[in-house]
Amino acid sequence: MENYHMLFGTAAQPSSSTSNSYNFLAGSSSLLRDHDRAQQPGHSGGSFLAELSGNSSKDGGASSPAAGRGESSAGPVAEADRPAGGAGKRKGEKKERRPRYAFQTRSQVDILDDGYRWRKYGQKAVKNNKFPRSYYRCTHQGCNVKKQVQRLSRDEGVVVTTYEGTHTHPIEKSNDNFEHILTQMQIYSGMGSNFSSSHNMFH
DNA sequence: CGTTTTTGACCTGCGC
DNA sequence: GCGCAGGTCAAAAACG
Repeated sequence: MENYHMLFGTAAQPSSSTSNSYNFLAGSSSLLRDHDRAQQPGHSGGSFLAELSGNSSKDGGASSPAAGRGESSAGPVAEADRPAGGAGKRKGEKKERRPRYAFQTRSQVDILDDGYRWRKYGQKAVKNNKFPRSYYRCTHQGCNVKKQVQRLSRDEGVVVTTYEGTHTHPIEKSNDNFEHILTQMQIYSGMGSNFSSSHNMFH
């Protein structure tokens, strides 16, 4: 990981502490998903943003219904809330709606410094993509914002970043540049069917 | 030394 | 009911 900054940042980010010079789209605003190809007739594609609704509730504090890991039972099973070993599930919780926003950017680096501190908590490969998807979480206490980064296999330069939730704390750094960045990016925000219904940004 | 990354295991939902 | 795909956690390693 120490390399990624260098391979690209040498010229673009001399010192990340203060300057935010990104080279995203840098000019090309249209395109992104047209040229190229498509394959896989029966791909299930749209799962990415398709199911925004439905999954929710969890986090928020101490209780995490969906978080049961079975193997932890080996040690002290502290919480009664933990469905150790089997089926345990909670329902009817507060339904926190967490908006999801997907940004499709064009950059060499997967992780763009948006001013927040992110901790990586997982990485998984998705079916139709060659590159794995990375899962990040905001390190701020109480801030349950999640973010996942996916880079398209066909276009190495295209990176899809999906934010989930809203930050409840101010940004650490001053990125007035960020607005400028957004302007340069193609922003897709929308719940679901927007994409899956037509076009395929993932092929 | 503290924090973050890495990686495998495990869980849940959906489809067949 | 089982299997696949996706998502998350947790322990250890790596890094500053």
